[in-house]
Amino acid sequence: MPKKRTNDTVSSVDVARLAGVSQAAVSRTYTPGASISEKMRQKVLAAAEQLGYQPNIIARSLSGKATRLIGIVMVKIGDPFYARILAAFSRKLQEHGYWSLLLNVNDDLGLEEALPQALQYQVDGIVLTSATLSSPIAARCAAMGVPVVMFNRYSLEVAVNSVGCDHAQGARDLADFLLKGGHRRMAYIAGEENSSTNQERERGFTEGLAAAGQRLFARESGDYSYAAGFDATGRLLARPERPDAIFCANDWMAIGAIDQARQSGLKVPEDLSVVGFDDAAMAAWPRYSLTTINQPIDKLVMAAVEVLVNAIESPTEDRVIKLIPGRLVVRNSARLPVGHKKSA
Amino acid sequence: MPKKRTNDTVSSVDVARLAGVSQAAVSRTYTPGASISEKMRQKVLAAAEQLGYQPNIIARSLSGKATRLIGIVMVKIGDPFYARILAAFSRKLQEHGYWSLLLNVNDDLGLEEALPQALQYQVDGIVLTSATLSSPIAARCAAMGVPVVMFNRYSLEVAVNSVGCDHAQGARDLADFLLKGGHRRMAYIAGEENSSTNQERERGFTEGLAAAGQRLFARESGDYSYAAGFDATGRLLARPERPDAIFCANDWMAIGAIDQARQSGLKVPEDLSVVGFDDAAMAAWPRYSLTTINQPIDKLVMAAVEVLVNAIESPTEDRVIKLIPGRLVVRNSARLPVGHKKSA
DNA sequence: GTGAAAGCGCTAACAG
DNA sequence: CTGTTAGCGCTTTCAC
Repeated sequence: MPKKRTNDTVSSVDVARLAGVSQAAVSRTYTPGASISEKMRQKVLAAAEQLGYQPNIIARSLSGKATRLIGIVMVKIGDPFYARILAAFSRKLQEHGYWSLLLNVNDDLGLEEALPQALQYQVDGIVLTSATLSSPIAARCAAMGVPVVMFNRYSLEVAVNSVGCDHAQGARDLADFLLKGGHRRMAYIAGEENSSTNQERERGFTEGLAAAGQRLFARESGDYSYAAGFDATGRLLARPERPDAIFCANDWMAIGAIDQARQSGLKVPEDLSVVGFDDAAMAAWPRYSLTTINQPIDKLVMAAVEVLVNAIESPTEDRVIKLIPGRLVVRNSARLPVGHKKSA
Repeated sequence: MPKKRTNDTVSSVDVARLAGVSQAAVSRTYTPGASISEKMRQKVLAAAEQLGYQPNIIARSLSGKATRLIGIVMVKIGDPFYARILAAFSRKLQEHGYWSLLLNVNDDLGLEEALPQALQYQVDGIVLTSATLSSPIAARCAAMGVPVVMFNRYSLEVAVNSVGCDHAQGARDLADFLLKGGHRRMAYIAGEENSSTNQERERGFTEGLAAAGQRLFARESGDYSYAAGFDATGRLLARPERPDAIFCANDWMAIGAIDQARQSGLKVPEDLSVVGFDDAAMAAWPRYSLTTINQPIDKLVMAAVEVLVNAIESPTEDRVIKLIPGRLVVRNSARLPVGHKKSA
């Protein structure tokens, strides 16, 4: 039986009594714009201090104010890359005076039940990471006037804000880079097939090849994990004719690919070029020195938070979709185009 | 000017009106133990469905009920290891019907201001990860009747629950293992010097050595990062006499140490044994195959959540401190004791 | 069982 | 400026 909180909670009434003023005065003391004399303010503050009073945000929000709570819906919080995103979000939101209500979701099914929960907490806004919103749910958010921003996901059908990296463009840049490097047999190792991120990256890559009259030489499927990259590369290398370059849907798989290649006696990039996507921390390690696309997490998150905060603080019907370019980071896991000068 | 939420929020009154019953009836419908006829229940549910009604938890909590919100205070959310901990906490808490309010803190200073914020949200409990609570703050929590559990931190002075891995014991096991392996010149690469985790691990290790009449051969300092492990090992290897085993305060540094050793032309473990702590994901990679202590994250988190939930739901003055043993995971980065049989 | 009514702690008109 | 007075949406006696 969840006992009631040890009731000695001190409320504004207690403070008012001690200070010998009205309860409203206490409220005004904690309301930025309110008109109250400095003298009274001090009296209240003194009493509050003495009692250890803290305004109750919950009660405040009940009377029509914002909760300053943002629901962050996320899958795979434990994944290092997602963790960086989450860290950036919570920090950035805190800077704007918002707090994060974390919803750890397993799959798109979990989402459908998590979101109503968040809504129950009267969140002022919702960040959706790596999950796609269904129309009916989006409609409910809209009905409650709760702005939503999707991160690294887009949906043309559902009217919802979104901010993300331009995966297709990044993949196209990678294709160009490999083409210029003289590669002719390009393979792609896919991430989870139905993730939009994977689809965008593959689309961009094949488009890039197509622009030069080329096609994918081979294709394998993985699940974004190191092991998947390792194994898929094993299959690729077992072919009668080997690819001369592999684009992995993310860095983890690319790192697995490099390890596999080396274990198979191949030199990277002399015998095989490998490129990834994300620019995870490990991509910069000397051992891998992975050529990849940097997803500017801070920039992405900042943009997403700005979109959301803006939607909260000055509501509008307009919907914004923001695509932010990634940056090609040239390291040593892929053969360089002749005459290529690496930037610092 | 934070506009008021588009007011069309549907409340229990609306539902009551539609259903033609009293507002109290709809409240009872959503109160598990309440006495209400099945017939009325259905009427209410139907009306609620039609209106898209969801009880407002905020309002409910105002009238003396729990918020079912747990404040999770964390530093370095972006660190892969902490990310796993956070993921485990949010999942486990959700299983118990609690939600996580994430407080991203920079240092112990940030803590002091973050906690009052959490308290404003009337959290039912607080999880403190990798941060130590000061007495005054702990007192405030206690005054508000908000239970706290510290994770992987202990403090004898401050009366607060805590759950964590038995770092000292783990380190002692490591020392024993290395001693049995015939090592005689043991070095320690410290993590952040003032982190209690680091202190415990060092203490355990030196105690383990002392029990066999040995002392630390060398000591370097790092900050838990790959680079720090790499560099510190460089310094260690530059000595006139090299250590024959290195215990790094965590796995990341151990991995850096291995890379450094190899780059210096040493074989691991033939020329140098390296052991770490945590059992991070990468420790299992064939390239490193790191002998380390597994921190049973799920078990630790489960225990912490249980302690907290218990403290919330059946308040007591008792304070519990739980130390959970880590498990020695023998891989190939350290020379084995003669006759040692590896378990699967 | 069910409804009426009194708060929970705070904000926001509204009069002085 | 300051105090008074309604609520915000919900739970909970208390009668019926």
